[in-house]
Amino acid sequence: MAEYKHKEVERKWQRYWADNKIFEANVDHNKPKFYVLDMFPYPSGAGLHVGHPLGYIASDIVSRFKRNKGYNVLHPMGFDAFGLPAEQYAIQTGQHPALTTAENIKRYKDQLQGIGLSYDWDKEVRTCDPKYYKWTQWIFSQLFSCWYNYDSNKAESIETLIAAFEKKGNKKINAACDDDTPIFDAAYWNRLSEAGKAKLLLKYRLTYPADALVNWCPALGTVLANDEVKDGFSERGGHPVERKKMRQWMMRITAYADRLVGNLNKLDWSASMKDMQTNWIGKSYGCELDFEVYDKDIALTCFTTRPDTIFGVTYMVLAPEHELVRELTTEEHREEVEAYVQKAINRSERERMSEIKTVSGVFTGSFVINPFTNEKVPLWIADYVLAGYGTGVVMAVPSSDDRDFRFATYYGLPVKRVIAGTEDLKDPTEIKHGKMINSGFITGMDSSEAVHATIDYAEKEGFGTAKVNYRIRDAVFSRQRYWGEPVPVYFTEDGIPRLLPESELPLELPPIDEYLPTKSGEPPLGRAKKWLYKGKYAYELTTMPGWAGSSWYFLRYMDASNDREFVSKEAAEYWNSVDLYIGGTEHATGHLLYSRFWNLFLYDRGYVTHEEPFQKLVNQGMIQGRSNIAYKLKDEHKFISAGLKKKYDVMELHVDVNIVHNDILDVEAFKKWMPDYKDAEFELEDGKFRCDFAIEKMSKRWYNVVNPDDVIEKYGADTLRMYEMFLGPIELSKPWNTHGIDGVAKFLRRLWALFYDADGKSLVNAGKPKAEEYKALHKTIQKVEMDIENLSFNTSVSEFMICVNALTQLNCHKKEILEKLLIVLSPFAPHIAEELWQSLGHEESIIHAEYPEFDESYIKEDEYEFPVMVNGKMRTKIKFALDKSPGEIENEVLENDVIKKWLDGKSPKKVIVVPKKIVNVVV
RNA sequence: GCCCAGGUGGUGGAAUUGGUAGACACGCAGGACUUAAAAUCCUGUGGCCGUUUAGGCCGUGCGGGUUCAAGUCCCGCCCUGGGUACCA
Repeated sequence: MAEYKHKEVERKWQRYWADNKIFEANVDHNKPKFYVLDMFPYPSGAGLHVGHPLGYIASDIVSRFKRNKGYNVLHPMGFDAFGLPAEQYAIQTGQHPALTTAENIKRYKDQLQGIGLSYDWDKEVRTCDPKYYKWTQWIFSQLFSCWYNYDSNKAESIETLIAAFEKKGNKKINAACDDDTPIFDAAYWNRLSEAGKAKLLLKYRLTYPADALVNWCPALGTVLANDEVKDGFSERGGHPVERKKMRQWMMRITAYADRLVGNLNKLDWSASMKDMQTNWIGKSYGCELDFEVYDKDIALTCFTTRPDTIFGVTYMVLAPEHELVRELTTEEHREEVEAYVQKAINRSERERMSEIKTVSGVFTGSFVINPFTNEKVPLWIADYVLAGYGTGVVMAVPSSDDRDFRFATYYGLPVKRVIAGTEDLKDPTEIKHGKMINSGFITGMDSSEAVHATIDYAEKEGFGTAKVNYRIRDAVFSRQRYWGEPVPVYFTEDGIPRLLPESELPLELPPIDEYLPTKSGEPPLGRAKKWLYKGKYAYELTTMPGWAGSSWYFLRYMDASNDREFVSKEAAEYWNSVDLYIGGTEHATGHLLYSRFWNLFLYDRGYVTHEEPFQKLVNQGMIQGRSNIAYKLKDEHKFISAGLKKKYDVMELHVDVNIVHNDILDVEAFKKWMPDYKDAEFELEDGKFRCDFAIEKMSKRWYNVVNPDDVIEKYGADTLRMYEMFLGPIELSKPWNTHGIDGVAKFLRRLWALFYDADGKSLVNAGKPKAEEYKALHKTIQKVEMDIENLSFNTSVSEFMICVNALTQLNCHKKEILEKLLIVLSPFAPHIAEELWQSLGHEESIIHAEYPEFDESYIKEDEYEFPVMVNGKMRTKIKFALDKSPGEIENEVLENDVIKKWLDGKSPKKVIVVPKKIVNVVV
């Protein structure tokens, strides 16, 4: 081939890889395994843009590198195919979401293959495929059939719980269960009807139905999980979200809260990712304290992390939703309290957001007694106390809590200072820890010491216990939508949910006529005709949320076509956990938490061999759009080049970035793109029309979407791959711009030119390489290998450029050098590497080539040029043989003319010689 | 408010973790080839002073500090991005 034709080369090798199943990976005990995973995409109608492949290319480089290193690499791809957009489209057009989804997947696959990603497509999964969701339903069934035992600290079969109830009741059972679970003995249990037992067991199951306060999104007609709501609006579509109580399936993730936090330190994840999960789970240590209500036979239990400030309590607060509000309100305050509670409950999430920091509350008329002081303090109701956290009751210490302080100041409640140093402060909450004052028996202690002392005291006296609290709530698992996995549950006459037997799985989605809720407000599945279990029992009508299918797909890849198990024991054992997982940070508190939860559960049940699914996690940054802006005179069809805009009164106009190159507008293309302006005038500078730019989200609206297909068409997939890596560190968010892409394209042409001259004649010869040639090669081998281990691909691309430039300068066309260089380069630019590899006479794919070993002896220097400094300022450079001793170097430096001049006759105080680094002479 | 991450030329970004700041690339300027353009190749390119040369001074958000030596470590600020928010 005379010149490098990327289209031909790339098409040829992509076909070769697919036809020969080059990337197929199956259990092979003779080879070490390596599992590289990408977060699988939701196939949207818009197709991939140039930002998506960033992570895919990085993981592909690692996969290909590891293959050359002799690993058996599992590198799969699939599609998170259930979801809202396809359903919304179905509502508008009537087209079944399965069709839309299949079309979108086809497009995605074509695009992914065009980038030359080395996936084993035989392992592809689609979450909407019944063969796949059969096992999603199966995992749901397993969760339904288990409870969480805090004593053994793992999930156990519900049978063990039933056996325990039959013998001893639930008193001694330390289980994760609903807060309102009654305490009973064996006799009570054994007397219960079958339905009564079933009902009670629901309080223990790891997935269970409950009336939960949920995020209801009227526009989408469904509930959303906490992580799907951003600032009171739905993450998808940006519709307002309100709080509503509804019957929902829940997942008892709180049972795993402690292990989900604890295991984080075993993982190789970024600190910020771990922080996000830690904060989301929100583990806090403290205690529960009982406060007797004055004149009533009721005690209120509050949770606090600061029992040391107990002597500073001046009032107590109840959440408006608290169940005892009515009972604890005195007659004279009833009207006021009820009005306040009504208002607080009806307020939407968004109103609460906007009113944050405004103080509001109301006095109940009741008093409680501080168990430490026997003091009588007033009981208030205020919406700054959340019903869902702790016990919904707070002991208020205005002197050390900002909110309590604001509230007390506003309502004229007393402030009692209990920490030394706060006495003279206007705002005592500025100091939160220190020596205790005015605090009975803990006076003089340090606050951390006092925490323990008060808890000990409360436990001894029987009005308190140490307690760990979590911010995380059980996850809502129901969606009032059609396009999701049906929940494998039916209801018997008594209204109790029963599990569908495993032999009935998958429970497939029934066809429906319209993808909307029924007239009576039931989810779309309510429209399915004759959709009943055994012809009479109603199925659950909600479907599973998007995260159901994505919480275990990484396990399915290991054994994707197994129809007897979700993954075989052998495959699960062999592939173990994911060695490298690449994806965006947006999944920190959703997907990555739920997956860890399900994986832990499956581990407890013995189905997988590892506690944590993702050993190493890397978050690729987002690629933002780089919009181009042209300036136009306000009332004329005249455009002004950016440099001249100051002279005129101009308006901004977004122009399609695909007709702008390096900020220079292609005027002819513009006229075609915007026919309205085909006769417009253009005022140029230096014969060019320059645009300004702005960094914005990549979106059709700003005409800044760059499609990888277009880049591949123009430059080729290898250039796209290398350029995306060259753009900067993988974790960094950066705007897409093509400013430097010519540099990468040029590099590939130079590489080609090492193999072929302009007429297509091979230049490669079998000569013995010179020392410098070896040096250039081995420096690259070393650097690139280190870079891939650290995932800093941008510097590798630079290194390749340096190497090829050096070989060009040396006029080196030696087979021995070029061959090895190709292997090192092949993960980055696989198509051209394969082509040139073949041109050297190899018949097997470069995938099977052995990665060249780095040999230090080639890059060893026998002398080193020391920068020599005087008082820390660089003055000259002197070369020394490496075996020179520091003493000899020092003597020679002091003899050097330049240094002598700087010493100016004075003798140095000391001379610092750092081998292979620097010499510093201190005067 | 709290918790992270970051701030280096005209631009994207390097810097072996305390040791020659600005690798590599883009852009720009000049040159070669060409009737011309494209492509390709060569040279220069942080700022200031110095006519040139030699050279010098200043420079990694700002202000201090530690050190023979600081982009890197410590203290105090300022800005940008991400997460989270009445979580007791």
